[in-house]
Amino acid sequence: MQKLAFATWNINSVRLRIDQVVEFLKIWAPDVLALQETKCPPGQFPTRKLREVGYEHVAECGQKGYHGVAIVSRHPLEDVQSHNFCGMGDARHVSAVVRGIRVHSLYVPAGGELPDPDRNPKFAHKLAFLAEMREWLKAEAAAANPVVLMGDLNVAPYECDVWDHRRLLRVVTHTPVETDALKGILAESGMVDVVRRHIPAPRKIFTWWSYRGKDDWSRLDKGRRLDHVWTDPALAETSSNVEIVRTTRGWTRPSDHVPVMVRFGAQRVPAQQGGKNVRR
DNA sequence: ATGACGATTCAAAATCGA
Repeated sequence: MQKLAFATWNINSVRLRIDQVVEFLKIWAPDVLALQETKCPPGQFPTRKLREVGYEHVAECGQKGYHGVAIVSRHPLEDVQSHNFCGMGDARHVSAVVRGIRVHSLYVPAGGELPDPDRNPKFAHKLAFLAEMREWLKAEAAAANPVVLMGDLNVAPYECDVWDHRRLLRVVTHTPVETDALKGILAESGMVDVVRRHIPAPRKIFTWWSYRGKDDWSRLDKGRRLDHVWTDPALAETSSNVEIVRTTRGWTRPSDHVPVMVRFGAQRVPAQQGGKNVRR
């Protein structure tokens, strides 16, 4: 099993924060970085600064102003695809094959303020997106193996994915209709929530802290886990560790999300997959 | 209940984020 490290980060404008992306790549050195909210029209991606630090390959799906996703890689990217969820053409997905692994970068709609699909079209869109994602990912997981899905899924599925479960039950990202949908998508796909494989419940994990809390985000720690890494079960077995890179939230003019990183190619290989030295 | 902050956009106030 080859050693590989994958990371995902909602960067909230890749052009504004390209120096932070470069700093992250230099220090943490993942093989592949999935980005969301690039807010970058096609052709304006800051590829030069990425190339200078060894990341020569970029698959992007962007538009002006909003959303936008990308995959940045040290290794060649093959068979780039983009699924047009809900037929909206709003640049929320890109995927490519890296070293034989199908890698997805996905940005699920935020869903607006009011968790009522009849009165809030944005929430209706989010639910429709999640419904489409269920069938789409089931097919993707069956068709491509190995496979990694990374991104800002804008849902904190478990109680330990938010700072206060009871207070957030009626807040978009943690309402039961959303958390049930995301758990259903994961189960139906047969994929594994790799971060929770290494940091099981009830340990709290957050990847996002609101901009509206001023300078006390770390002390108050009112966060949510919105950013996820899922893989097929066999690849998950080879994951050696995960890292929530909280450090970047303390940088000057940070994104409100932090990177989530997973390392594969482990020390721990299950005996039944161990090859010629395995006794049966 | 409200607003707190931050990025983007035919450039001032609106929209989006979550």
